[in-house]
Amino acid sequence: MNDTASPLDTTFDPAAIEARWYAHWEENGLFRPARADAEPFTIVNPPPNVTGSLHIGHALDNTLQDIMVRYERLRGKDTLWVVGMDHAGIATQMVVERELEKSGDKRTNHSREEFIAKVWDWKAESGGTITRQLRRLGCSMDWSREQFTMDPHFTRAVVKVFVDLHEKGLIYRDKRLVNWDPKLKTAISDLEVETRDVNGQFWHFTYPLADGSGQVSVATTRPETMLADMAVAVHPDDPRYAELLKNKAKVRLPITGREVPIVADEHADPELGSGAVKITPGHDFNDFEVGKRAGIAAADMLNMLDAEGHVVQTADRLVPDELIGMDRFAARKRIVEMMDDAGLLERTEDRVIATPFGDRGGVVIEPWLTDQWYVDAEALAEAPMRAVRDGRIEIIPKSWEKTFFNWMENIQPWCVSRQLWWGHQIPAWFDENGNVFVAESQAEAQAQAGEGVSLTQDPDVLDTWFSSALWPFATLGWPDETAMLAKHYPNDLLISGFDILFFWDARMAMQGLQFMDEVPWKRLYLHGLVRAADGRKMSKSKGNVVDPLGLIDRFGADALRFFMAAMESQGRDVKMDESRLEGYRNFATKLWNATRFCQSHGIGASQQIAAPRATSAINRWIIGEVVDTLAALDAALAELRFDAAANTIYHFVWDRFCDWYLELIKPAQGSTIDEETRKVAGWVLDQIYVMLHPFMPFITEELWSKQGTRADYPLITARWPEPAAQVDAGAKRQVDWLIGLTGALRAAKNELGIPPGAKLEAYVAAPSDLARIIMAENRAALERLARLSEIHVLAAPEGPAMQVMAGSDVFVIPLEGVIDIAAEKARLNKALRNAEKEVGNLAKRLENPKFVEKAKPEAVEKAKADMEQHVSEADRLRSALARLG
RNA sequence: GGGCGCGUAGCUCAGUGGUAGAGCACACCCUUCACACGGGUGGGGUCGCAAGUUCAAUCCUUGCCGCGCCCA
Repeated sequence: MNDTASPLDTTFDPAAIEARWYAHWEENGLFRPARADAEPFTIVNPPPNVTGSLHIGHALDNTLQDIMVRYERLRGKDTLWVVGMDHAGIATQMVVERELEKSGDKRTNHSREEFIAKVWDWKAESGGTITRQLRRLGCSMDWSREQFTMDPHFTRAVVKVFVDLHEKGLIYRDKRLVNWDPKLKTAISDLEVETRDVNGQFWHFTYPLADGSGQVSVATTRPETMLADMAVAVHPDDPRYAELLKNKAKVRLPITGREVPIVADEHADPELGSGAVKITPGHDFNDFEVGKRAGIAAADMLNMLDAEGHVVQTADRLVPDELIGMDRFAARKRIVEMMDDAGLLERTEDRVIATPFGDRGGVVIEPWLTDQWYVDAEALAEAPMRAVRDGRIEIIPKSWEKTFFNWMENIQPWCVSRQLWWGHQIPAWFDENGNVFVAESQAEAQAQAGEGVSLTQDPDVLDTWFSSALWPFATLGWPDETAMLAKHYPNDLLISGFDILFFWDARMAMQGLQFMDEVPWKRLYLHGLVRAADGRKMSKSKGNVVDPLGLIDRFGADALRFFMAAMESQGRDVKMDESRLEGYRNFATKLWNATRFCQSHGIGASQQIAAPRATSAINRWIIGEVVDTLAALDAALAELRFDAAANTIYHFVWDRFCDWYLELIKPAQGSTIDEETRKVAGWVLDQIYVMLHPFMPFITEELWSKQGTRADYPLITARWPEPAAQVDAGAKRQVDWLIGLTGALRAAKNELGIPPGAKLEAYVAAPSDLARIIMAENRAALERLARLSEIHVLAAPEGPAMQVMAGSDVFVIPLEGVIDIAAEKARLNKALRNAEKEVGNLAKRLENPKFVEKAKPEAVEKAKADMEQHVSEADRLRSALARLG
């Protein structure tokens, strides 16, 4: 063991290591080392919900971010990973209201101030579970500046944005239909509505004409809305209704007796049912437009529901008393009965109806006519679209660009007011006449309104996404012009699930460009969902949710992280697969044991960044392998190919370093490893720890520290490899030959039933130069790995023998009495058939004049070289067979 | 209806215009002093189907089939 190294436990116990190292990093400020002069690298974390806890999707998202942050930190950048939570207006208010319900209390028993105080109490006590859980995953965020969207500085930013947008006319108040959640009693944005197919009915009703001269048929899936019908629409070209249109016929609505016009509108589809549709402008998005075209002002549209979806009297007071106060679904049933009783129900069809549900409250959404604040999203969308088009924002994978543009080009006004108490109260004040004054403070609003005018602040709050859209700059101090902001905006990268592309990513792009005049981030990486093992979406109701913390307990955080990285290929969902997770835990254990082996042979911490000078082929070879691995790893991470990056380091560690290098340097019993090799091996191990650290931070930091001191130099802030060495082609040829020979011998023994451990004597009549060098310089390796006790440079004696090939060399191994000649012949024949098949394929290709003429010269050259190789291989096999008689 | 994606070994997934790989699983061998969460050696694929482009297609194009997601 090296002087400063400390011995490792024989077993690898992730839990103990994880807790210890995370605390060490955080307490010592290592997530954000002081690097004032270094190039910045900035990521903002999608702020999880303050009510949330870590689910498997967070594990994926944050692992990918941590990989990039740790990578760039190791590369010496001034990395900043902004972390925090959003206040989750609806979710949080629901949680606290549910708490109150437990003691028979409710929100409205309290003043707004009291309730909000209770929310803050709740946050202090139970909020932010997720921040502790992110630590278990190993995420190296800057906790010292943890953010919250309701922090005073953040609130200031939100208010300023609202006021500025209002001044520019990009926020306005409008009366129109909103998606109303009757359970939560608030407006929600169209993105928060989930359309689901449900089984329902299509009712066909008779509407009599007002003059008694006839009737029209209308069909509806929502009969109750007839209480607020204001017209019947038909297609202008529908011949069935030309006469009625010409006569300006009216319909007398059943139940209310309201007289409403028949209007011509393209919205009415002649192919559908009777071709006539009832129009309820106050309760249906399409009908709203029809109503407006028919000259009905929004303010005059009839409303028949209250905030909870109960029937209320319409402005014309025509709704029968018996229906007032009824729930909307009860009213539906009752109205169908009433129509049936009146003989006006023609028929009922079963039908699948696309029905809107609130994604939070889970109840059917009601289009409802209200006054709300809207953001002119169309205007704000222009700059982001330009930024993506000209490459200032790169969306990865690129396939998402189309989706992004499609949404941006068809964007609707964004309803940002919410009828809640928890959130940023809208900075707008009304006087007694309903005039509105928007200002950053009540005093300024008062100044606008004039002395003595009595003002009341709008009770509504802003959509949570309105504030989280400011995350890339408000977390850095905006609206103040801070040094942080100057250095870290634009951010370098945003990593998010594609599911919040519209909710959050697009809105950040809008606000970032609007207020900072620069893109919020240069690259936007979108990953997929983590799905259950059966490929279905994880959901609480299906009961197939996998808890990432449970996976960390069972396999270790490093294994979970590595799994996430290895499975993250751009554009595909990650399917949960515990056997892979187990495999990556095994990988961690493998590295642990490899380090134990090294320690037991005096291999410890390296003190140099550049590769040690090496003379032996094996050492020169492994240094070259590090160089190759590093290049592949850098290339993969540059393109955010997390899977390729993870596989690169995995295969280097296991297949190259453990399986071959360590085996090649194993000393004979009783002897020791030479100094050059110890130095090289220690250096390679260090490079492994560094390269693997972004993926598996805990075990690598532990091993790094146990390997010895490097002048108080923790791995998390170590330096990314700079081997300052090159691949040594000669050394590579030698080791590849050795590996080839060893493999060939093992395979032959296995097939012939010779014990793998058997030491054999070989004859090689005319060794190649390569073989001569290796026989001279790597005798020990030949003996240990190839298990050749003696190699005679002589023609083999007559008699039964096994024959193996390595490169162009043929080793003849006499096995008098041991070998089954028939089996050996079969083995050689099989190899010969393979070689001949290759020769045949290549010959066919090379004989085709079109191939030689048109194919790329490299392809032809390669075919010729392959041909030559397979021909000589076949020759050797034929002579080997001949030797056996 | 529009858009996007997927279909490669038993399973989970990479991949490339020059005849296909990994992990797990499977079979056989190895209780070798880092590791059985290990070592070694194997078996296993008409790359969803069909047509086209090409000297050459698993890869590019089109159509079809199946699955999933988003939007209307």
